[in-house]
Amino acid sequence: MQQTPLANAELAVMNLLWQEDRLTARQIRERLYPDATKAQHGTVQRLLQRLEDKGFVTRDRSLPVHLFSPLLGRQTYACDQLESLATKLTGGSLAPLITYLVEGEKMSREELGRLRAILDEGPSDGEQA
Amino acid sequence: MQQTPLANAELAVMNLLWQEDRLTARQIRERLYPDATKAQHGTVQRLLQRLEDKGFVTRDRSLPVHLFSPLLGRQTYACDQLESLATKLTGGSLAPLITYLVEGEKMSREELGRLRAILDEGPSDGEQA
DNA sequence: GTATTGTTACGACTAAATGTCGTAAATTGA
DNA sequence: TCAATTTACGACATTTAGTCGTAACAATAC
Repeated sequence: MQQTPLANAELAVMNLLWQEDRLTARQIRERLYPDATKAQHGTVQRLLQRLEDKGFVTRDRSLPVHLFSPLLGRQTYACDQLESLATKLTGGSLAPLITYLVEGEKMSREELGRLRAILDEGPSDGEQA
Repeated sequence: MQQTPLANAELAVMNLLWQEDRLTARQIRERLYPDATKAQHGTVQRLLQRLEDKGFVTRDRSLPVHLFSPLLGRQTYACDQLESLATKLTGGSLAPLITYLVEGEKMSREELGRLRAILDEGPSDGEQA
């Protein structure tokens, strides 16, 4: 349970890794700083290293040019963040958060429908009300 | 849309205000630093002022001893945070976040039930599938 | 073997945010 | 006028994020 929220630049890196999985630092730099011909290598390396320190990313060191991949899936991160939010705002329960969203009419009817579908085919572990 | 996440001490103040509404700085200090007889007055005042600057709190200045109350409800804040999370992680859609939770079996059956109930009596604005 | 190129590792700096304290100014009541 | 309380705010330490620069370290070209 590492609910450290990722900052912008870090999240940008993670979003890339979640998309592609296994990228070199150079590939990440090219996508993050497309125009930059200068030396943002260092910046990206720093970001990657700090993400590694925090346990969000691992690197394959077997090759001279390391391959980076996410240690923590987007889903896991999302859940962690949601739980963290629930802990801080509603004593750990998630239902009130969703209630807020529905009552605040923050969700489109389409999303509501999707949500219902998700709930209906959720993890059916035996008991069926 | 001020999706500035509140920090720990700030959230502690807000949680008090969300609970009681209308508190004096002294009351807040007593709850936040029960043992402290020293001068954490300043700390609390600072927190309150910064929360005011950020638009989370307003104060009634008509009396010499100000009364503080939340400008932003817990619900609103929760929704903002959820939306911010969705924006950062799932292109703004909330359904995937809930999907993660359900698939990850992060919600108790009880919560799932509550959620379903919430959805069923949600804002029915005419159309009925 | 040496030079060149590209990568890694990491120190260092800036800027912002947070939590903390101290204190001056203002207000109240005795 | 004096003491007590509160407000207002400057200041500081700490942390974190983002950035850059550079030394050390491969690998390949010559």
